[in-house]
Amino acid sequence: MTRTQTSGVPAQGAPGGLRERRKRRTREALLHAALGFFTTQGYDRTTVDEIADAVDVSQRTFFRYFANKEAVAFAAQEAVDARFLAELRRRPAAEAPFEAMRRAALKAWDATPEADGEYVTAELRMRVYRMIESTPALHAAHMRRHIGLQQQTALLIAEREGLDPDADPRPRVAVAAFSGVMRLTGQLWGRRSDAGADALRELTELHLDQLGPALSGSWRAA
Amino acid sequence: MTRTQTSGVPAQGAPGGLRERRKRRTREALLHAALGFFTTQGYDRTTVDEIADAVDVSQRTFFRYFANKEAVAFAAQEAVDARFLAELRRRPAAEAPFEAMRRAALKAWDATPEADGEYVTAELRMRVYRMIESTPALHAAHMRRHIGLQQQTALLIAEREGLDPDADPRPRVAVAAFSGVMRLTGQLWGRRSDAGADALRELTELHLDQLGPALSGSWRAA
DNA sequence: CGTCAACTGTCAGTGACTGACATAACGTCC
DNA sequence: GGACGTTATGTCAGTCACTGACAGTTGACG
Repeated sequence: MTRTQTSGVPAQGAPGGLRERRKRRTREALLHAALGFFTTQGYDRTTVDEIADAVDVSQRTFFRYFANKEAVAFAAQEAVDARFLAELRRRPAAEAPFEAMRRAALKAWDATPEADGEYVTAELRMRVYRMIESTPALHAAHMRRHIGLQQQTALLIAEREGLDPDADPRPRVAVAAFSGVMRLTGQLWGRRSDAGADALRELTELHLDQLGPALSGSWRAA
Repeated sequence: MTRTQTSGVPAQGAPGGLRERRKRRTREALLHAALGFFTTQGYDRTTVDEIADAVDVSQRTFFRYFANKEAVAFAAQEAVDARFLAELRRRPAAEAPFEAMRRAALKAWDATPEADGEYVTAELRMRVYRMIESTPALHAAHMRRHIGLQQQTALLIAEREGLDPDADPRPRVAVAAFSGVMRLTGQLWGRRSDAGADALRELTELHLDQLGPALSGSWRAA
């Protein structure tokens, strides 16, 4: 909260005129009000009217900024996904697909500074994620996002390996398995009492390390 | 619609008195009306009132039989899940975990005769499944079911292998990867034009066969 | 300064659901 | 076979998410 300049043009981020700045402010206000309510009272016990009232706009206006109530909850999460894809694109071509996804995933939750929009602290983002995992009403959007991200990831992997994703099933299959494990990771992490960034990284590595052994024939050996 | 007997007691399935039989009939009527509407007009374009009217009961009564609109769509699907778990339990202990899940999955969609309730033909069940896959509004329930099934499967696998699922991550990880691939399979199958039982089995085997290779280091070799 | 386009509020309406209450129809016990 | 308690059902009213239509304001810009 150190950026308190009133109206200066901070090199970037406020490109347009008064109108655009105001829109941005309204959106941020709605976002923060919503996340505040969600993480304190819970998603279900927060009404859209409540959020709109807190920001002094009409309910109708809320829906002009966010397609639906779910959308607010995931607004901050989008940055994480974007970061994952960006990191994945940046991985050296020599790296094996699975390894590339693993590295990208580990970096995705890092900082994600105020890069492209939502000013949400890492800590709040994590609290929101835990809420998402524990709120059935948000599962639909969660799943839709997962599917979308999987799709994009599969295409990226196929491109990396120079394969046609419709002919060779490996890109999609690898991504599906990977995503399944990542979802599990997020879920278990959300339930832990020590749900910090370190714990998340730790769990991610633990699970991905176990994937190979888990698929191998017998578990009793070794 | 060939079963037109008025009140006979068909050997089994009608244990209670008139009251219970009537309830059963109402439930089945609602289920079939709903699935009929869903698969012809689509889920979103079908209102609960419409379903209730078709069966000549009040909307309130519909909600006494099904917790919500989604529940009807998944009523038939529950038999498939149950079958999967049952088959998995039946797998020989010597079989590797992954192989056991694979075999169980391949049997899950078979027949599932009118065993324990919902009289839905295999064909209708598949049409419903395709609808589920292509209807975002149903993704929430879809996901909740997936999570639940994963949980149960992981416990079963852990028990099979004599492991503590909270100490050894392998059961959950294996199930997560497996489930991820199965979800992908269902999704791709739902998009195909030849979406029959054979195609589903085929896709399942293809994808599961590719899981090992997909996880291996380099895809270019071989 | 005036005009156009964009932002917003208000209002009415739909559809999924829920609680409360009244009614009618079993089930059953004498 | 009739009285009585349980239970399925209908009706009604109300909440909440969401949407379309219309009207009023207010920046943007020539």
